[in-house]
Amino acid sequence: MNPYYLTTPIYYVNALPHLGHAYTTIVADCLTRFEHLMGKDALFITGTDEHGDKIVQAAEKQGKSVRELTDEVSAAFSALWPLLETQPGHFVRTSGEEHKAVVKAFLQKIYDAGDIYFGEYGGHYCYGCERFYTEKELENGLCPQHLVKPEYISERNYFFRMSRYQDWLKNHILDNPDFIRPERYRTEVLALLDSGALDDLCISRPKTRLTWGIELPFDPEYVCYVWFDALLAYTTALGGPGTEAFNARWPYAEHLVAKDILKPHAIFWPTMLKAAGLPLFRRLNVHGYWLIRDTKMSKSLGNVVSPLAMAKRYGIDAFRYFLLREMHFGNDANFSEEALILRLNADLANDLGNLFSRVLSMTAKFCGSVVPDPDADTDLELALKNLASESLANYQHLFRETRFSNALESLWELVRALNKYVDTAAPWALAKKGDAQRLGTVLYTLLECMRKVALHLWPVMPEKAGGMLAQLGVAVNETSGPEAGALLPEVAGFGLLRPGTRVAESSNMFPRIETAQESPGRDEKKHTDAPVKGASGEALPPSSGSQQEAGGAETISFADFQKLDIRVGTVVACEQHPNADKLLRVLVDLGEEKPRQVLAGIAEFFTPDALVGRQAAVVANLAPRSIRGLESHGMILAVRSEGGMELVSVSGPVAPGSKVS
RNA sequence: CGCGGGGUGGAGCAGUUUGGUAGCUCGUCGGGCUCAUAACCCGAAGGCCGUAGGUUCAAAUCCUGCCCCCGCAACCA
Repeated sequence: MNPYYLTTPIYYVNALPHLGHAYTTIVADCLTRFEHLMGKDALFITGTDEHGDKIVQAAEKQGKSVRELTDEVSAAFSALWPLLETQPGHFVRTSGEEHKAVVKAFLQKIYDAGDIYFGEYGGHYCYGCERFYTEKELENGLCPQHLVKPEYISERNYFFRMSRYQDWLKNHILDNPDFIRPERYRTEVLALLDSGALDDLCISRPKTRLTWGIELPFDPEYVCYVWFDALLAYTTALGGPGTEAFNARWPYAEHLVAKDILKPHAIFWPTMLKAAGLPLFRRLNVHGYWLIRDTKMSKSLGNVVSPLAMAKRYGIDAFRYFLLREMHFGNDANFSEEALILRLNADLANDLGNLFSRVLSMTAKFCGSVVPDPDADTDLELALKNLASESLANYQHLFRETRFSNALESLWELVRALNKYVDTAAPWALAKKGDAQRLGTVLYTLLECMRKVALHLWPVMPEKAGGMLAQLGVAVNETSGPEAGALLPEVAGFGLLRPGTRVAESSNMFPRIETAQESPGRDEKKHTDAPVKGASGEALPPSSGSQQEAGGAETISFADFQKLDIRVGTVVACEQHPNADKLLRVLVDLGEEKPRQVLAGIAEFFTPDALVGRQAAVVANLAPRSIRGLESHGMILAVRSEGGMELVSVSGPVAPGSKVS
C-alpha cells in the first residue's frame, strides 16, 4: 500500500458553486487519477464548511433556517461532482456529528497541552462586517468596507498560542522546499512570517454573538472560530486523528487550495497540527484565479454562457482538458469560450482526434482492423521511441508537480511527432508497394504510441481516454479505470499492445467545433478597425477640439457609435438583488436561447413586478461585470426624470432582440 | 508609500528560482502530401523580452529608479 491523500478546500456554503470550485475539484480528481495510475492507493476528498456568521446572515436573507440553507447548498455541491466527472472518496460536512466530535477532541487536546488561554480582547468591531479590525486596517478610523466608525468592544475570548510556533514554522518551510508550492506562494508565506510577529489566534466567538458553530468543550458559552473548525474537516474525512485510516494516510496528505486561502492553510493549519502533536501534511498546492473578461464571443453572438454550461455544451472531457491546459498552475488565467474552442479544435480535434482517425482508418484499409506484427525498427522508429520516452517521462514528472499545462504540452510533442511520423513513413505508399513488413512496423508503432498517449490522458479525460483505449482494443474498467500502476512501465517499455488485437475501423473522438457564428464576428472586427483608423486620420485632428456639443459631450466617430450593440428586450422576470438595495436582477429576453441576466440600479423607482412584460433598450455587448455577487450582462437604458425614472423603450411592441440603429 | 499580479514577434502565453544561441499555440505568407475531422507535414516573415541605469566575459533572467496596465475595495452595468 502506497497511500496518496488529497483534499480540496471544504467549500463555504454561503454561495452556490462556480467555476473556481469546479476547477479545484477537477484538478483534485485529475491528480488522484494520475497517482492511481502511478501505483498509489489514491484518494481525494471534498466537502462543505457550514458554520459561521455569514451562513446565518445568508439564511436570514433568504428566509430560510440555517439548516435548510446548508442542506440545500451542500446538496448543490455534491450534485455537481458527477457532472464534472469527478469522484471524491468522501464528502465531509462540518455540521455533521462526526466532525463535531473531532473538533472537540482536538480543542481539548490543545487546551490540555496549555496552548489555549482565556484572554481579554479589545478591538474595533464593525457590525456590518461582524468582525474586529486592527488600528492598521481602519482607514481614517473607519471600517474600510462600510465606511462607518466601528464600535470599540472589549470581549473575553479564547486564544491559540500560534505565536509560539512562528520560528518552528519558518524553519519547517525552509527545510522543506516542497511544503508550499508553487514557489511564489512559499516566498509569500516566508515574507509574511518575516514581516512581523505572528499573533495569537482568537479561536472563539461568544454565543451572545453567534450560536451557529461548534461549542468549545471547555466552555459552553462559546463556539469555535470557523477556520479552526473547517481545517479539521481534512482529518474528519479519514475518521479523525487516532483512527487507523487516519494514521495510514495522513502523513501523505496534500492540500489543494486557491490563493485566497493561503494564510489559513500555510500558517494556521500547520501550527494547529503541531500544537496537537499530529504529523503535518506533506504539501500545500496553491493555484490562481480564473478571470472572465471581455468575452468576444458574447459580443458577436450575444450569448453569455456560464462556464458550467460550457462544460455541457462542449463536453466535460474537453472542458477538463481546457482547464488544465490553459491555466499555468499558480498563475491567474482567462476563461473564454473562444479560447476553449481554439484548444478543442487545435489540440483535440486536429492533432489528437485526427491522429486516431487517420491511423485507425489506415489500419482498417490496409490490415483489416487488426493490429499488425511489427518487423525490425529502422532509425525512424528508434528516433520516435526516444522522443516518446522523453515526452512521457516529462509528462509524468510535470503532472506530479502540478504543472499540468507544461505536462500536456510535453505530451503533445509526442502527438505531433506521431502525425509527422505518419507523413514521413507514408503507410499508404508502403501499402501500394506491397511492403507488408514495413507497413506492419509503421502501423504497429503508431497504434502502440497512441495507446500510451490515451493511457496518459486518462486522468484528464477519463471518458474520452477510455473511448480511445477501447478503440485500440484495450479493455478499461469504466468506473475504476486502468489498473493501478498502469503508467509505470510505459515510459521505456514498448510492445504492450498485442498484435492480432481487433481495433475500431474508424474514429471520431473529437469533432471540430465549426464556429457557427459565420463571419460577422470577423467582419465586425474589420469594420471597426479599418474605419476607426481612417476616421481618426482624416476627421478627428482638425475638428475634435472644436466640435463640442451643447451638452458638453464630445463627438464620437460613426465607427465608435457602431460599436454599440443596442437591442430591445422584453423583461421576462425580475427580482430584488439579494445583496443590494438599489439593484434589481432582471432577466431580459433578447431573442437568444436564454434570457440574459442584467443588473439594473433602478430598484428605487420600479418594483420587480412592474417591469415584467415591459420592453426596454439594452446595451447588449457591454462586457460582463460582477456586482455584489451576481453577474450583469448588459445595461438597461433608462432616463432619470424629476419624478423618478423612465425606461428607454419603443413606441410599439417589437420582437425581442431587435437591433436599435 | 493599502495589498497583490503583470508589461516577451499581430493575439494569447511559457521561459526569470539554478544568468550563457528567445520558445509554444493561434494567426499571416509560400510549399508538400492525400491516410485523415478543409485536417496533417515542411519552410518563411515578424521580437532592441515596458523604460533608464548598474553588476558581469555574458542579463528576458540578478540589483536600483521610473513609466504603464490589471485585480482586490467602491449599491456603479
